[in-house]
Amino acid sequence: MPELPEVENVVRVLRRELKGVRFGRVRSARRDVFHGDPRPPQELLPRRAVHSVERTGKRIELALSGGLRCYVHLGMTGQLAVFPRSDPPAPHTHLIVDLQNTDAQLRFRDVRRFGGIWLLDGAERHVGRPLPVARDDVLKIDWPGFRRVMQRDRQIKALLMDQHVLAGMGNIYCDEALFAAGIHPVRRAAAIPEDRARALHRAIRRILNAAIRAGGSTIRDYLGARNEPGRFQKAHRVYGRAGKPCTRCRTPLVRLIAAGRGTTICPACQPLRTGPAIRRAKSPRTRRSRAVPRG
DNA sequence: AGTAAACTCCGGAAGC
DNA sequence: TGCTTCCGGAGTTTAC
Repeated sequence: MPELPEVENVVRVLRRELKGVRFGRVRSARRDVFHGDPRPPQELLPRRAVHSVERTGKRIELALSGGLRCYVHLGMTGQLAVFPRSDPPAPHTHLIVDLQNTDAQLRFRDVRRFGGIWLLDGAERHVGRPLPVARDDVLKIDWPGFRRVMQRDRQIKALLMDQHVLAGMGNIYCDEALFAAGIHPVRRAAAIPEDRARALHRAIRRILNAAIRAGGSTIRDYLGARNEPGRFQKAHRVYGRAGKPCTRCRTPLVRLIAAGRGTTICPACQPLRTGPAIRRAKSPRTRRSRAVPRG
């Protein structure tokens, strides 16, 4: 599923393929994918040039000529990519935009339709769903900013995943970062010692940047803007590995629900109670501690 | 007021 | 083969 690294890869490809390009004919089958301006995309998009392609959190932001802004959220199964016109559109393709002076098309496809497209040109009446918030991008926030976020009396996982607080953290990279920093997902953020919060801030940036370089993670659906899967799923240490041994201490990983989401942790490396500092096991065969799923 | 949990959307996958 | 259940990003609603 597309999270920040996957969206960043899509944006990098689209930036090169779309910048300066002008939209031609537009086709869209269903209206409920479009929000914001009540006018249909067939009316709003043709003849617009793409000025820029940016990202905030998991949100793609296209600035178009004439002051129209186009935001795309991929939700869980969304894909935004350029295809040759000769490629038959895959099922659940909701928008096809011809690119002028090329044989290519920009297409938006979204099987489950948790994603959407927002067309906004300022003062128009807003229809459909509200634009998903995207405040401070988690990859761009500095330590003082992150430290302020951590003052809240909330479960750390719920806090990190709250797009009103930090934009860009999703389930996969949240679990990976919490594991890397040795923090249990339901610990209260404000109670986490400062050195560990700092380790978390570093882990988040390190993991997200590594995932971007690896082209993101493909679990089931995600394909990049060149229609290729990511490779970072091979580097996952907890996500999707419940029951398998921890890569650090060999304790079986445990699945639980945190922040309403399926969550995988190492119960030994991510203790709920404040304990002695976690030290990295030198040999991958330390004693196994309890692997009791907590209730 | 701030937090948390349940519910909504949807369709594919997995399980019975 | 054909049900039912589960899952989740993010908004909304409801309840502490």
